[in-house]
Amino acid sequence: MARYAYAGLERILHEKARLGLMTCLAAHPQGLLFNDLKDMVDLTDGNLSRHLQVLAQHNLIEIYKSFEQKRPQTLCRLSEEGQGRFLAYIEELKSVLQDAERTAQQPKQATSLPPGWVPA
Amino acid sequence: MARYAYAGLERILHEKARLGLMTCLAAHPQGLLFNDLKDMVDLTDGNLSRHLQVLAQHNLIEIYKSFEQKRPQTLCRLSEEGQGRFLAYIEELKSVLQDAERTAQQPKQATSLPPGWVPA
DNA sequence: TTGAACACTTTACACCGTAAAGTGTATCGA
DNA sequence: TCGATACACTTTACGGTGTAAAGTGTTCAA
Repeated sequence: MARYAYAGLERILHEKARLGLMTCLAAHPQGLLFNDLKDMVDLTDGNLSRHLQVLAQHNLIEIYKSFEQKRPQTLCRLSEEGQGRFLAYIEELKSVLQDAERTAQQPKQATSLPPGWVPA
Repeated sequence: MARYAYAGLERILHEKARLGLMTCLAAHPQGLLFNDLKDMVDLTDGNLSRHLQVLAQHNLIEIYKSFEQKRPQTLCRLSEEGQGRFLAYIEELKSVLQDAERTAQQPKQATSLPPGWVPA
């Protein structure tokens, strides 16, 4: 029952932009600057800002500020909780992929339908 | 540049409920009935109905109707386009997973920050 | 001191996932 | 035969959210 419900794909992480952000941050444990992130995930400033806010509010990332050469700088990195939740998410993704792979082995479907069925 | 943008994760497919539906349908090429689908993806009636509508509008699935024992029945299955798009989506998912896996090899991050950085 | 560049934040809107209510037929009990 | 219940969905309404566009505040160059 509910074999394909994938409850582990939590909303906050299962979102193209944020999934990219988290993956990127996971690959850079030392943290990344706002602009580096922006380039790597290809988001607009506002977009990135909002998503970082959301991730931080949910304790998935930590945001730090400083001044380098008189300009504000923002550094982001995964929180410990973020690492854990991301890993759990990724595990669920794996099972989606496994379920999807199973398909390749299936025989090619017949194009005809049993009689009595009509297109909606 | 934009290494983590994952443009292949198209919105219509990258959605928990619909991802489940598509994976489920991909594993059952002969098609599935409304209620069977409902159980397998654990959606409410209305929810399932809307998502099927969306998928059908985008030519990802085909919907057929019939009467079995005087009751209406709905049969869904992947369209050929749906199979293709789903496969492409799955390929992109794979690269997300690969990028995410790379992380496990990273050394555990230091908990301390370079001086000058303060929590936002 | 005016204008452009930086480094973000805030706002506004349109879209969308979901719960709840609704539709239409069939069957059953009184 | 009349109402109630079950079935198989569909439609509606709303709250939440992703995104583009506009805004903020500082710094630097001319």
